[in-house]
Amino acid sequence: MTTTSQADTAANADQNANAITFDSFGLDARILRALTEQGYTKPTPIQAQAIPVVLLGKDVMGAAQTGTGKTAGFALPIIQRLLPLANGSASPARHPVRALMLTPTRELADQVYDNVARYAKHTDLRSTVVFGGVDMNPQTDALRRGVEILVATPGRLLDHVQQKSVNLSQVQMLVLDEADRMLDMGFLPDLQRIINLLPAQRQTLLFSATFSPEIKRLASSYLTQPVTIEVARSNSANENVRQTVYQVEDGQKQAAVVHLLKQRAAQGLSRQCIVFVNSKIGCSRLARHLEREGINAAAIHGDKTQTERMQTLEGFKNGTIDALVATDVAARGLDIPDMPCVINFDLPFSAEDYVHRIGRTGRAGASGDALSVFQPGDERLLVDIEKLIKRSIPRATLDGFDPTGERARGEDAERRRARSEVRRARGESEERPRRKDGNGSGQRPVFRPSDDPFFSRPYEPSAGSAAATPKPEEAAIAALGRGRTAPKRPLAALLGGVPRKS
DNA sequence: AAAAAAC
Repeated sequence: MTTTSQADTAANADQNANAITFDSFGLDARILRALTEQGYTKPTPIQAQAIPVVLLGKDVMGAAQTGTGKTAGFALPIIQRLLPLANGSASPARHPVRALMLTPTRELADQVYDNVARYAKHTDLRSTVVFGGVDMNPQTDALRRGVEILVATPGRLLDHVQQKSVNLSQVQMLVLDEADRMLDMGFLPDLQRIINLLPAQRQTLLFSATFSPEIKRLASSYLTQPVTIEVARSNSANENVRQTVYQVEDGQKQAAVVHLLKQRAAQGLSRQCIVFVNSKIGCSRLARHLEREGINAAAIHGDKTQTERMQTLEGFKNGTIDALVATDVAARGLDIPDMPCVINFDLPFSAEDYVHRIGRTGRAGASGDALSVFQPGDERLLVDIEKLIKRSIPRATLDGFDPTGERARGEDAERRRARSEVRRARGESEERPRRKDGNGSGQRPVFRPSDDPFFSRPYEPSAGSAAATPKPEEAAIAALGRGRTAPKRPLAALLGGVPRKS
């Protein structure tokens, strides 16, 4: 295919954008070297649009879904613009921050920072990240030593501001990443407080999945003659994603998800999958169920400690975990490249969240599967989704799905749980020396029915992450008992399972 | 109806 087609369509513009390379932006050799090492040569459409504009110092209003390469789109030109500060002429530690990047979630902050650090690797620019849920002291130390680029979630940043461990009076560039999400989460007052600490003379980049009236109001308050950059049409699901819904009877969703996962494995498709669940409790429960079915699964949600959340993500990225069972903490922002498959165990309450969830797959031209299971009562949610994406999602049946055995067991969850405890104890005692705590080496046990050829890959926890995962009882307590709003429950209730609501 | 985020 050539790029000299006559039709001057948007798709064509994207193609032309893809035809150029990073060299053509005039980026510094140190940045290009880092990009080459990462294996990046061609900018994505949003990078091709954003980089020149940011380099010119203009404000940007960017509509970009996750997975479009948005982070590099702002990080690369920001690094380039800050380069004169590097090379020994770094700013004094008293008021060093020159670029501030704000994100709604801790994971996103960490990932943006990770990207920045990689792109700036061969420069003298210093960067760090601050977010809540972890010890403040190491963050304070890093801030005191001085950084040019700071990535942060709003709450913890204000904490540091209050403690006077950071001075924002020299910030020249501000990035509001996933701004719609930040507004959704009630960060507006925090954002206003932070922005009021910054010089009025600065460059501001705002990225958002949608341009809602609230976002437009935010932009008109804090941006100056912004250049609008839009890549994917907002509210429209990616064309490369094959969406399918499966209607199942009440109480069969768990079995259906197990079936889908095993079927994919049987077909030789990648096992890596994010499974979305609406509630934190349901999230932990489904992860436990998948593990009992021999699937390497782990839950990630807001009641997990920050350490657990990071370990889980790390395990997912290095392949120790196949199924990441997540609440909407993972719907936006989490930078997990090339997800082959997303499954909705619950249809999301809001149709917009559906778009964000399935936006985890089919990125940058790759294809992906977005599968959803739903029960008859969820029909209305599905209608809302189809209305938003302006498309009907094909219904399909689960090939060879026999829910009866699974459902029969489902009706006796207590007994099933007890049986799995016994199975676990036996499995552990055969393979690993048992300690007094009855949990072998302390590693998270994974059940792998030997008669199931699809799940016969050996379980190899990585030294630093999965091996440090707490035993399931502790995880269950952490999942249910932590957090400001989590109900306090007696230990027996936690270990025996939480009674289903309503 | 839920989740997320500062202590």
